[in-house]
Amino acid sequence: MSEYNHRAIEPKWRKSWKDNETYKVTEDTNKEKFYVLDMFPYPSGAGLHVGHPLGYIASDIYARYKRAQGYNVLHPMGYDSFGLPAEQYAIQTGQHPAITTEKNIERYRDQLDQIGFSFDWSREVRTSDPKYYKWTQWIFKQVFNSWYNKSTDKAENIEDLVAIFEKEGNAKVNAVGEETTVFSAEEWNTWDIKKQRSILMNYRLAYLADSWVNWCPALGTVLANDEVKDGVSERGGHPVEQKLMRQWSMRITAYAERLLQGLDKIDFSDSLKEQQKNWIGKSQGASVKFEVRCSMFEVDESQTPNHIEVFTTRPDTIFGVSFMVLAPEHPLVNLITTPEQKEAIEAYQKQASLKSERDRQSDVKNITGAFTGAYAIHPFTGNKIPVWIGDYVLASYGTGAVMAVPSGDQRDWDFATHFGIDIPNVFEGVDISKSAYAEKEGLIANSDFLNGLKVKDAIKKAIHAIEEKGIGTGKTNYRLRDAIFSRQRYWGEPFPVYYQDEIPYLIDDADLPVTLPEVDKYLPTEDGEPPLARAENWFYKADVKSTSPQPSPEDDVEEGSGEEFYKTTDVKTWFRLKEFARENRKNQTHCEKIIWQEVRGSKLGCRFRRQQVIDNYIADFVSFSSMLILEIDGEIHNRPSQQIYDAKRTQKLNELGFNVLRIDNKDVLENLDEVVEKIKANLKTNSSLPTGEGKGGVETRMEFNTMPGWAGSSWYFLRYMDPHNENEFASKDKIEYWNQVDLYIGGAEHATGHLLYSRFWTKFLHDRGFISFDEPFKKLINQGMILGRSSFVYRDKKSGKFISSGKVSEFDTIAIHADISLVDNDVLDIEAFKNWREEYKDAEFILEDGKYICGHEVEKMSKSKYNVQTPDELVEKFGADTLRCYEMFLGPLEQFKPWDVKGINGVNNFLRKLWRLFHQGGSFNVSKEVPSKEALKTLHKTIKKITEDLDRYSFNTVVSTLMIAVNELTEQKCNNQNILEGIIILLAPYAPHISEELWEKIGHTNSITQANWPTFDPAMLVEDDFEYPVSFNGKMKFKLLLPTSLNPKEVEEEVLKFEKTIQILEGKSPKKVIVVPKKIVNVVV
RNA sequence: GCUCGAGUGGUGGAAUUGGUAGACACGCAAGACUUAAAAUCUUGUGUCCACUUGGACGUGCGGGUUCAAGUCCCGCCUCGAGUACCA
Repeated sequence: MSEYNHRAIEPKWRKSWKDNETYKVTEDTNKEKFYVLDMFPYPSGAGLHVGHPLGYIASDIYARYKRAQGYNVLHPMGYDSFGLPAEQYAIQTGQHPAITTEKNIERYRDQLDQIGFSFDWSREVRTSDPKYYKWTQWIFKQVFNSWYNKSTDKAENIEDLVAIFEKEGNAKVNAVGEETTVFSAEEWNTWDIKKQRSILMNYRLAYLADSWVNWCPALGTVLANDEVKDGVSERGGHPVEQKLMRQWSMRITAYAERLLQGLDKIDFSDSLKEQQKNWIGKSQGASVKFEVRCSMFEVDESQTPNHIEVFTTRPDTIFGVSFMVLAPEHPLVNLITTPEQKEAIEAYQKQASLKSERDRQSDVKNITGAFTGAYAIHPFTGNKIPVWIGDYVLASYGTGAVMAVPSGDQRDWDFATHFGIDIPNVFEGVDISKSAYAEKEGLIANSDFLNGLKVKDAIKKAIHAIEEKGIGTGKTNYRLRDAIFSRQRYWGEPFPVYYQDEIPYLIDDADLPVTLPEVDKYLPTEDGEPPLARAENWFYKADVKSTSPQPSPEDDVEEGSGEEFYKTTDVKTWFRLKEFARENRKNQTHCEKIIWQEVRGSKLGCRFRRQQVIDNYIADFVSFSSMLILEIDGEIHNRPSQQIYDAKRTQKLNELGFNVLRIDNKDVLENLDEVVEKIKANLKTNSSLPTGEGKGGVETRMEFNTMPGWAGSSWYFLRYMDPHNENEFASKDKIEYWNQVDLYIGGAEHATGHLLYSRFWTKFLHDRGFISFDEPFKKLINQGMILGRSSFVYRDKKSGKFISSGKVSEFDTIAIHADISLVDNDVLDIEAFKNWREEYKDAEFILEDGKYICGHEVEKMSKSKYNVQTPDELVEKFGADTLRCYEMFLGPLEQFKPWDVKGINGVNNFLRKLWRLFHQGGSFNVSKEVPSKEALKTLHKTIKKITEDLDRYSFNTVVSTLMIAVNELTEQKCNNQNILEGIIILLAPYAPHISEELWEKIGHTNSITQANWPTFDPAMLVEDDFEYPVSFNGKMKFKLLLPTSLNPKEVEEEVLKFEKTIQILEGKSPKKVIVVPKKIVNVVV
């Protein structure tokens, strides 16, 4: 075998690596660790195109490089396998998303395996695997059970907060969360659990609340802010509207400042840091309260809210305030609007609420608003300031209200100009007649105590004055919103949450994971509940919770187990009835209470339960052991209509096997003894029916929402460290050993999603003591997209003929994408094109020089553009080694670059040339002699350059350097083993298969992955001479070989002596000669 | 609009701290081998002028700093990405 044959070599080595578990890694405290991570893919049905593996190749090269340097390298791979496409596919076809996902993963794995990656597949994780999402659920529980203590600036156990409330109320608590009214310890302790838990919701880091959400009707789910682009959904491009919904959220805002500060500690690109900074959107200023008055009528002091709070970054312009604007949704609007303005305001509010997010955005230039009739009082001048509403003020930012300074803010200026409101100028010597002056330079004027001050000083002084007056404080605001955490979807992690009395509780750790139930359809229910509400028999058996801190004996809760045998199939109705029943238990009628006293606690020899749901009905009392139902009837049951209903109901219950005993209220009050006897008579003593007793719990409704895609991806890098642990999300020792990800490679599209959320969860887990670091990724590289090169044919609109691109200007044509496989070097294969599609079978062409030349354009790779290049065909034709090298050779990793298949030959040539270095006359032949000085120089120069290049992640230049080395050694006719061994160790990260093969041929019995990275010896590069470029006035004229032993003075003399110098100088004497040793000589004339 | 990147031959790109601009490769051209093509090999290839030696110009445009600028500074243009009423 004298020719390089990748088809023989590559499968052989891939099998060998697999059989020998070459890339399996274990914790080894004797070695320094290095963690190289790729963003794990969503396994889409389309499979991989050449753009996908780009980042994986780079990370694989780096992992192999670090291994050769002696590091213990963790380099895992897995799948982000929950997500929309599999679910959409399930909706269309009925195929379970788990099956689709499994198939796609298989295809992905096949494709990945071809490329020769060094992943440790024994550590694979999948977010949709219950063994994995068990821990996603567990982490959610920790978040739910935490609050953010501002004083210690970290997340803490919610129990600590409860302890504080019990002891001293919430007056001194400094927490991140919604403001709640101040309460004392006494008040807290008298509240029932429901009240207490609803207060705690305001503090928890995972909380349930009515929030304005991005609702996407087409997808039937809410979306996070980062999933919405330009007012439409990122996936699918469906319109999104604002809706108030009860949703789970994560209090990421608590971490806003730390997420911002943390950016300084990590090595991310400027643009990515900038994106995160903007997303967090910190702005400093002041919060100020303005007193409100209604001008038209005398208001009741106790009724009217007495101030509007605003946030401003320019408190220095407070004297320029000439009106105020509230968001149309602002809660104060309805309270302050005067009767005269009511109609106009309501009309405006309605109009604003009908506008979708997108309309609102595209309507930026339309200035709209309405006057409330109310006035605020300027805190310093006492002037009356009209209060308006306008949709340019957002309810969700700051306080939802602004103090408008038309002279200093363009939007305020536009608004004032449009509605004819005053524009007082508060800047010295600035013309504001044409537009506002938003610069933070210049001096403040017409502003009382701020006159003549620079902006910066004026801000300080203004805040001071505001604080002194007690009307506000200096304040920092963030644009970052809490992250909506629930999705109305099937294919995601179920929440470890159940509801009892409408209060959410966490499911016990012992019962995790909460696995996805089967459903008949992957669509919402008819009532708009998420798909999980379709699941049958999906309950949680919870311990009986008492609703009050000190339950009285009167209030004991009798929830039946047993009733599940008689439930309706409609889960939703079932739970609604159960809620009713629960209410009924609390509000028993007088007669019901009397009966309860008679039958409770198995007084009559069997157990009765109150208010049980049986089929579609609620029975007042039931004994499951006797199959007896007691109905305590009031007067209403005398009405004919009710009697018909009762009869129907009795019939149904009889069908179910119950005996129904109707007891009149009157009898209860007058003949209680008789009634009790009657009940006794109807009791059976030996029943084989289940009683439900002793099962230790009640059935409760599960949470029907699922978690968003980012839940599983926020912590997967931790699970790789200990992927099979069943007792912890990962063991502390292993987390401590592998620690932070040293190099993370992936797309920049996750800048404000995944990369922010995983930083958030990492900080959280750090706060709660589970991990020792608080940033997940030390260094991040965003690989640029590989763009496709589309080919076009041009069809004449009139004749329908296809016009070669050089002649299109003579015709009126439309461009059509042609499949790139039909085009070679822009020349269309006409016969193949005719066969491509039935409609082109008889196509006619207008050629140039006998050829059809296609047009081309660089665009995103996509099926619809027929410009997709899959790695499979390239691996088949050239081999994985060539593909790997070529993808790197294409250009810098971070850069966007067009895919161009032409260059791949060059890289393939290089590998063949390398192969030839090891072979002469058709057989393998390397010399063991002492290498030549020249060859050693080539080798060491190459070691130095490649090591430096890899250390700065310059993957493309490494390939060039290897090419140069091979070219030089070919020139030198070098087949020296020492030299060539060095070269293939350097090459191995890029082209592992060919390197292994040659390594083996040399006679090594181990894998080249165990070879040590060669060390650079500077002595090998020491030169006796240096060829100085000699320039005159900075322009290089000639080169001069001089001994390196010369000092600068001597170099100067040599240069000036040289004949060409004399020629160029033409007798003039140089003003100055600059000599930079071993660099350059510059003669200044 | 704002923020951040980027702009170098026909093409992808190299030039790491200011020190020989265009490495490496593609493409193209000529030649060798061949009946021929493919493959392979050799040579040339920034532009313009002289075409042998050589000279001028040249890193988006205009200025500046420097012995020396693709690289640093100021102003502008174009493209890309992010963001968008954030008070």
